[in-house]
Amino acid sequence: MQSLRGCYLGNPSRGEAQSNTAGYRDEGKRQIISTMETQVSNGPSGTSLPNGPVISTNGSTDDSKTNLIVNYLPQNMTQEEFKSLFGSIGEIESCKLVRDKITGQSLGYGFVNYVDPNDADKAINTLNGLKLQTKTIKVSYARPSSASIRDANLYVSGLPKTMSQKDMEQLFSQYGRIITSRILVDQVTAGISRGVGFIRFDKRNEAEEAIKGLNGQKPLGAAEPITVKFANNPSQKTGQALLTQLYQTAARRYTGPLHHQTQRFRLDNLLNASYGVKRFSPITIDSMTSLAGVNLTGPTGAGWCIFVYNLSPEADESVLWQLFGPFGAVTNVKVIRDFTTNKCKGFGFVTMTNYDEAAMAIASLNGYRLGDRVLQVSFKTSKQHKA
DNA sequence: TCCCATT
Repeated sequence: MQSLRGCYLGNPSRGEAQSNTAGYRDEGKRQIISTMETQVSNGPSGTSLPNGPVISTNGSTDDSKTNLIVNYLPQNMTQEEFKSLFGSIGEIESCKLVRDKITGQSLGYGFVNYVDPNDADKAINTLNGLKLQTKTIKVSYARPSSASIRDANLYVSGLPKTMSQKDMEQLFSQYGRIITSRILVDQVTAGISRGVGFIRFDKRNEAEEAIKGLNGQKPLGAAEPITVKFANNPSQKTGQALLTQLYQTAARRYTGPLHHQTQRFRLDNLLNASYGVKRFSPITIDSMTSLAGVNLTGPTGAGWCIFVYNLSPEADESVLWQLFGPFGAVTNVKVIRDFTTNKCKGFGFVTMTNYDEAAMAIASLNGYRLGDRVLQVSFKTSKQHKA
């Protein structure tokens, strides 16, 4: 096991941008320190079989003894690394690193379903608590998936600074089963509570009851009332948040030595555009997008046609809208699909009205990593001119 | 005034 950990931690293939991808959410001086978790008995229930999937009476497979959820994965861990780490325990039936549907960024958690329940147990015993980068991963049995366990996370503010995580749990536990809790602490003052925290209940209705019962209430002896509300849902990002994320990812690609003047141009233009500080001429854009020798289809009434390559078979129009929309006026998107399978053939087209916005989108999204794919984005070239 | 827990 030690060799496994060493192997993963020292894996040179992940050297790329480690310092930058440690997690932009951890930026700034404040950070979570209090990571103590309530280890709830997420554990499987029902009849135990020595091997293989358990088949319940209704015919569906019961994976409660084989399926694990893994939390607090480092932001930069890939699906392959995830599989490799958990595959070292035993044969995996399936596994999935959960990623943002639009940006492909890891959401920091994933699922591993083993063939053998014994391996699931072994994975919990050997990998739970493993430190990877700045994270301490949590490995536990996954609860059966259902709508009732979603959006059960609460954001609590106005907590007395003296209130500990345990105190907070005690306060909330009357409303239901707590899955996780944490109190945010200020790092610069060596872990003083910031008076805000999170409580995740097993069920959304438990969280609702806790809001009813505790929002606006003063905890025993506290001077101020606390605020209890549903936490922001990280998977439902606003357009602005998506933009910010895109810029941060784009900026990451330019943080190396800037021997190329063109890279500096691109980043500057990117940042200026995001705040509407200035417009720039097509000449500047042309000089930075290395389009030498290529004919563009031009603004033939409809606008500027952009070729997007290396989309996944599952890609749909909404992905293109959401990727390109933040950069300006998009009039049309199209995913090219296979006639029989109806799956995306790996490319699509986007039409944008304004040249500078199209060029900005290309400069930002070309080379952008969408999940495990790297997009190629360029102005559509005229076929007639080829060869 | 916000940590990546449900595929």
